[in-house]
Amino acid sequence: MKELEREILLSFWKVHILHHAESHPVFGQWVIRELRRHGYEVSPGTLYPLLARMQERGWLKLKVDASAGLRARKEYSLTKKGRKVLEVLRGQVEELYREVVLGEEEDKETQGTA
Amino acid sequence: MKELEREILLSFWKVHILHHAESHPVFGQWVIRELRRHGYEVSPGTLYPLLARMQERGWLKLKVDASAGLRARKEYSLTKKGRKVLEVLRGQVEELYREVVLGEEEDKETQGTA
DNA sequence: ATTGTCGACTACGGTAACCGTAATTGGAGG
DNA sequence: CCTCCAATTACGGTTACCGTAGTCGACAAT
Repeated sequence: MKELEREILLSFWKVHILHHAESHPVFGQWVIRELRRHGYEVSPGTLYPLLARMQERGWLKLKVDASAGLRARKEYSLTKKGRKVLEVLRGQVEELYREVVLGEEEDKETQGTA
Repeated sequence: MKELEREILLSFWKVHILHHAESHPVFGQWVIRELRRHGYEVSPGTLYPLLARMQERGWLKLKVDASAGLRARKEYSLTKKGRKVLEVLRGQVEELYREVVLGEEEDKETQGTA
């Protein structure tokens, strides 16, 4: 199911990351361990750029434990902007859950193929 | 919120697509209209390769309305393999919903930074 | 002081996905 | 014919993803 992870599940994990970053700082190795604990492998080459990107976008803010060297742990926590993003995501997750898992229909207008 | 759509929401739509393809065939323009109806724009350059990819992976099967030309509508419906993928996704969506929206904690072991 | 190991991040080169815009095709109306 | 409309295709540029190998500092053992 490697394709599935890349195509879709990785995005789910991104939501998890933001969610966790809301309550406590997260860092690369922690995420990697966390996912492994759930049976998934994500490589550094995927994860670190991902965290950096979220920081660039202003969703996460970085705090390096100063007094440690160049390879020191980088801790990311949610910014105000990140919180807004997370709000939107929560709404979307709920919508997805209702429709795809519970099977609730939305309004339905343009329904069907014909 | 363009970044958010590309980074995360597109994957949610992929799940929607599989879900819909379970109950009736879907095709490119329909998906585009459906998403627009919900306030999102996805361009052909993104969507068509995406559907083709899902077909290559065996999640969707294609049926073109024969007797129509080269640009005829391409209808995709869920395969058996696609149904399995969708099952996995439903589980993951539920998990995501429980944790991120409802705030339920999983086991928690490796919790925290310290 | 030297060596070893471990926890973390960095570098990097190749592949795949995403994006918008423009082009193409066939059918239906006028 | 000519035009318009519904659909898909083509394509070139940008961004994301991947695995593997490299680097650096701290700490322990000898």
